[in-house]
Amino acid sequence: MRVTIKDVSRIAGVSIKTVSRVLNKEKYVREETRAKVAAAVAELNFSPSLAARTLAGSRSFQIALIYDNHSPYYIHAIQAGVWARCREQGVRMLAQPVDIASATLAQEIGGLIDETHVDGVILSSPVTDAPEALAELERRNIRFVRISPGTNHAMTSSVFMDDAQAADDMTTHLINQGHRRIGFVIGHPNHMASDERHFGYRRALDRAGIGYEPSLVRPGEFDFASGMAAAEALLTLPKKPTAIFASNDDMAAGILSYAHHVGLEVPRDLSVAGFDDTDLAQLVWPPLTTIRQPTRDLAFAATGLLFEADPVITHQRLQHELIVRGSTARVRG
Amino acid sequence: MRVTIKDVSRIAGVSIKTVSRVLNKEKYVREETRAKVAAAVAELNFSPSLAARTLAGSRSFQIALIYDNHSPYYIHAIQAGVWARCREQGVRMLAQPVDIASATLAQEIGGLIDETHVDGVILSSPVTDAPEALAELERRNIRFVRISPGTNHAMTSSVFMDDAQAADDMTTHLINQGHRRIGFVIGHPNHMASDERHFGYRRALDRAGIGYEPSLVRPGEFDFASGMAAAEALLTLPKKPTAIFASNDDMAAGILSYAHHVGLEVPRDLSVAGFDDTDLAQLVWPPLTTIRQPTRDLAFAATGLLFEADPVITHQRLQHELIVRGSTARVRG
DNA sequence: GCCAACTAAGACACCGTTGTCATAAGCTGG
DNA sequence: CCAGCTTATGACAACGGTGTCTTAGTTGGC
Repeated sequence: MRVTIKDVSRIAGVSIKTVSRVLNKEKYVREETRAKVAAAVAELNFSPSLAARTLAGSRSFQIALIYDNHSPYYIHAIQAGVWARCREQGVRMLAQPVDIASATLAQEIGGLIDETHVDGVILSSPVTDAPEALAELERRNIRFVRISPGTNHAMTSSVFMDDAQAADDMTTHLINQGHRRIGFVIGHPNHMASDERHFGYRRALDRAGIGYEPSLVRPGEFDFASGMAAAEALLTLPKKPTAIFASNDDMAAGILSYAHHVGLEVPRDLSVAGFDDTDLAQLVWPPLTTIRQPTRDLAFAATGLLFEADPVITHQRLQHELIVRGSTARVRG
Repeated sequence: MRVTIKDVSRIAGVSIKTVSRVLNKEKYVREETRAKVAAAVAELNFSPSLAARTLAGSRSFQIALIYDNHSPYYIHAIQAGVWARCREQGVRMLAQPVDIASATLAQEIGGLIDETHVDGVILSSPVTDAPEALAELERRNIRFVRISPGTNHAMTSSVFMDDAQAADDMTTHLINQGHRRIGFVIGHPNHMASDERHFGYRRALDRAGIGYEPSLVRPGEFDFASGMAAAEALLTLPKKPTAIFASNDDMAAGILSYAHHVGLEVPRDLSVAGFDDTDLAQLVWPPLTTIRQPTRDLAFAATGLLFEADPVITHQRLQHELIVRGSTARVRG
């Protein structure tokens, strides 16, 4: 039925071990033999059984991507990046959504590893900072790389961007446009990046000599609804802000909607800024001024670190970019 | 190192075969024995190796989801549905993005099947209608179910919604609001659903005695940019439409943007309708009147059909729903 | 009271690869 | 010219489960 290494070895006139050597690009195979085997592989259209390789060998040619993120755009970009790098390496990606609040989180991750023998794991935020998940991975002594972790930076290799600096850049941009009362919507408390962005906002105000006013800062949960709610709270203040900076694009979209709803024109009456530069940023009106987070590249780089031969702990910082679109403008008057 | 079935059998005081029987819920195991084994499994926190089960047995406990769709919302919903059903079944999902235009499509799918021994495959549109993909799956005699296929309905089990009826419903809704000049933006030509929706639009006009006017119908590609381009074409016509119905939400968002751009107020000056009811529909202003496509449920149901014991070809139609929001209104005057 | 059928459990080969070890030929240097 | 390396290849066990066959005890029907 199935084409196996035995069939290949018979056609090529060598032992199965030699076929295995060619498949794994090992040394000590004559060029002529290699060619014979390659020809047989091509003729039979042979693909080795991952199950058998996993069982017999010490690698499974599979890695897992673990995430708990409800932004379709974000996980789409993450998956795309991991997948692209895996493809280059000839490794399969297992996408594993989890619930970091679940009591069985560690068990689920442990089960995944035992069942699939994955060679490594990519953790995306906020799983990057779930202690049970980290402990389980450490316990199993498996290699893993984190994308945008917020804690324990020394623990593992990771890739990230400078969230604080990015938020600082955006805030400074608004200040440079003459804004003095700048509202801020914090991200989901689960995500460490939320703190960083909040900090960057504050640092920029500080440097400009603008006082930090707690009433201008509202909590959010990275979703549309909480953006809308924050907008309502901020825009019914006695002294309204002239600009609102949200910690992600979904919340910024919520702010835009609320503004439309109450008849404010953006950016004439209110400047709105987002963060992430997901597709959404260009699908709303006006298109959002935002920070381009290199999500796909982060995922790609993280996966690359996982495949590094030498398991040295490495940290890679990728550049963000301030993208100015139509949702922000100079303050009026 | 790894906990194996042997460890479990030793602790439980039975043979490995008996452990295997308990794991697979087979008959002919005394309740008392079953309990002993279950206790040992729990004590050791044992998860059986998928690789070994795959190699020795006739099932791999894995299925593949193959897609080529660039809408993050859509694939997010599809993945969520397939994943949820797999989880119930204790089966792993392999997400496999492909390029249906690629010359190596069949080879990639064949390789996937050979390598992973997947028990079945879920195809999502437009891979559902890629002849090379279908031929390859047939050739390997593997079970597969299609989500919203456009062709060869008799070939496999499938789940789908009535795209034509849904488009008819939306068009009728607009007609009932007094619109007579209704623009239409067709979907991506790769997707069979595009034709169906186009047909439904035409059927509704017909029934209402409104002539089909080709100049009111523009091609699109299911993305924001093509929606914007179509809007420009339609709204610079000598006799403008009073409503535009786009074949998906992304394109409808493009129409909204163009309308904002040229100072048209929606829905006062123009009604806009979308299709799919992705999250996006509620993130734009005004929120879109659209058709709720039960994407996640389609995926969930499709996966259920794959697990059906009896491989009878089944077709399941799921209900759509007309969602009326702020982007449509009675025609003025 | 005996044979057939059912229940319960184990022995053992096998799935398709890789790891380890053995072997043989070719080369190098003293 | 031979010891000792490097190169090239194969034999065989092992990975961790499941499928098949066998055995033995228990029921049940006549």
